[in-house]
Amino acid sequence: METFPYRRVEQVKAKVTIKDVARRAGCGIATASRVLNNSGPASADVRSRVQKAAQDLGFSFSALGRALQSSRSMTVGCLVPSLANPVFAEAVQGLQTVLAGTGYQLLIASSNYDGAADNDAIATLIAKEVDGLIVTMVAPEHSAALALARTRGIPVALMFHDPVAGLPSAHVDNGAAAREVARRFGDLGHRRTAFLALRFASSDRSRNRYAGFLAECRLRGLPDPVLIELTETEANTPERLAQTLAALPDLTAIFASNDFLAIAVQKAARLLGWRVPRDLSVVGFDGIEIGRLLDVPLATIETEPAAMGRQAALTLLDLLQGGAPVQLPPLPFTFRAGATLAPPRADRRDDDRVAPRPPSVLSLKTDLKQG
Amino acid sequence: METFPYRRVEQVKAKVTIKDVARRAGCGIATASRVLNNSGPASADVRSRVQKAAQDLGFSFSALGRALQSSRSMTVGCLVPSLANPVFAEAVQGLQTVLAGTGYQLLIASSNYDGAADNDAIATLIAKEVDGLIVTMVAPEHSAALALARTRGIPVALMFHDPVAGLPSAHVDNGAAAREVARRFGDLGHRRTAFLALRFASSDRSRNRYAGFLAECRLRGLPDPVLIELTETEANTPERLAQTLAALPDLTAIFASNDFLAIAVQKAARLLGWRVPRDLSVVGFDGIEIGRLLDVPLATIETEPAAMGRQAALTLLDLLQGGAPVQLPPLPFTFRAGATLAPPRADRRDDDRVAPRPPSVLSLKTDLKQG
DNA sequence: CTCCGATATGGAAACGTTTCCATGTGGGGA
DNA sequence: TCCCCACATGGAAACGTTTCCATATCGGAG
Repeated sequence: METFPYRRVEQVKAKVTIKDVARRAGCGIATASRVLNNSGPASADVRSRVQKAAQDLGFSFSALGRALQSSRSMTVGCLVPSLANPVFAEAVQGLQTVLAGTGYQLLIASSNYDGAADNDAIATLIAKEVDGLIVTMVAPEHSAALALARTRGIPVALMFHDPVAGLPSAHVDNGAAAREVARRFGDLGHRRTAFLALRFASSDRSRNRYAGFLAECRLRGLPDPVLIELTETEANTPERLAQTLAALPDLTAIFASNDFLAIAVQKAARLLGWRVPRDLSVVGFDGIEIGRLLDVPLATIETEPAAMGRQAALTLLDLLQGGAPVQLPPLPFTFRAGATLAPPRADRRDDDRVAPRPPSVLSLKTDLKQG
Repeated sequence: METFPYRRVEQVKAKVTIKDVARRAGCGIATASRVLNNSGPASADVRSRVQKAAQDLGFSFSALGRALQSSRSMTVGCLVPSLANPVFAEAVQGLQTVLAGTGYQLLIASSNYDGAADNDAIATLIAKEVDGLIVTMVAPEHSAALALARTRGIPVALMFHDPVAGLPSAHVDNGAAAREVARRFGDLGHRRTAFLALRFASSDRSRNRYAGFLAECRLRGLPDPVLIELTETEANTPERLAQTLAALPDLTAIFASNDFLAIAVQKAARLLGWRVPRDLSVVGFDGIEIGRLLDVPLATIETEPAAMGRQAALTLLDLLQGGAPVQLPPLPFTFRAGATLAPPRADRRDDDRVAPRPPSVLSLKTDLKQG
């Protein structure tokens, strides 16, 4: 552990304000402001003196002072569950790209999927006087903090949520996408399916996907899909997930609520000695890039989180300019045909096959080495 | 496209300030402030009146006013190249978790790996009067904006960079990690190796990795590794990458500067009909979770970006509390033994085998379907 | 009864801007 | 020569806080 030699850096002047510039240029503050902002008349003489003074002093405006006086902070608050989830991270990056040109900056908070934390976070963002909010949270329709934003007249745009409570949202139609998956499963002859989710309770997206999936299954006279809500542990340790899968009735196809889960399922299946898609079909959701590069490319619903971010940013920008709230149509999704989806094995098409005895899960760790 | 019915929401009062609270409570502003902050004496009577008034009015402090008067914005500026890169996204999430408890908020900017944009971004953050900066950028040692921060007395912590210019950095020892890879390659008998990078010019991390890799190769009397800088296109389209690889001298092992590239290499190898690791060994860098779940688990240098974020946040927090800058030791990395690394094929151990004719790249697209 | 100290309270300055308004200067037209 | 107007300039208020300081009130001790 190395300590840097202590040196008070040549701190020219902690703060140089417009007052300093004015003094040095020998003019009034108002004049300096006008010159620096090009917002009013000034003689060529004083103009150049002010410019020079600002230059010499290394002056730059304090956004704080400006914000206070204009009551516009040029800051947009953003709340997402977690940046560790690349879907949200990409969305935020999408916001960033749109906002970059506009002078707005992003104040970011994350709730870690916690329905209390996200309300607090929004309250804090509001206290920081953000000009607008872009939010993905647990329950936007019941959020007190979001109601406060409305009271305060702060524009809000949602991301990922199906539109709710009159708040415009940049989203994909989760239900429709899920129905599409059910259709594919059905067309291939799958009957016994499952829906896999992590944090079902705190994700309306997951719930909407399940709802769509279920609805379409029923429409086709298929048995209701099994809803499996995983714990964090199950999701993160393939061995645990393998146990869970092994204990299930004779599934032939699994719809995972996101691609990570889908890939984890593949891993678990491998541990069980099942082959994907021969013994089990898997479809994911989101369409992360990696899925495409896999040895067995993942079949999935492909969405574009960055586009979602961009749309949310544009929507908010419009609101900030006084536009009326407009709900744009959902962003498109596409079904990406991978190699993890195939018809069920002939001996499983009928609904009454005997569950195969999976090889002992515990003896399978070596499998890790050869994949 | 649906337009919401126009309704001016019941906007109780655009802004309720402490002045309003004071008026309603029938006391002075100073008193209200003291009560609300518990920062001074007040009679029980007035105390309760103020509390009630604040409650009724739905008062909350404006962080702006506070920041202006105390010249502490309770905001930390953060610059990363892009949140679309999960390594940075996780690091930011790491910052977030540490900062969450402290009252500091994160103001985020991203440069898209652009060495001019990142300077501008920092300048903007400084203008917003951030109390501190956490930065990953193209050239921190030459950044004018970073120099400005120093002038202004704004504490700075780096992430990912090897420490430079007296700025403490939360990082892993890229050189050491790369040497470790060279050692592994060497021990297994590889001689002809390559280092694969994207944006070599703008990433000191990549350069440090290459330097370490090269140094260790020379130390062991191995031929210099080929440095291959990919274009975005090559990195993103496996077919193009396959062409590039096919054109190379008879490599037996590739060290990719990050796991995405490593996975892309595997894909490209598959397209060429090469088997990993039989025909080509691949080692990545970063240790992203997915690598572990792959069919052929990726050998890689495992790092923990979130830990990097946490360390950077703690370092900055210490600086913010007046601590002297301290460079902590680099964070640990581990070599993750995957299944993509093996000895070269016997017929390739000698250094003068004939380059095999790769099958036509163009005819290989169908491969996508079966992986 | 007087005086002192402790406690309670509010006015006002300061933080860094922008902008309204008033003042001052100059030139051109009558 | 005189006026008026356009232009240049600076003072001051306002934005929402906190905090210093002065004032007011009260109880108790002498």
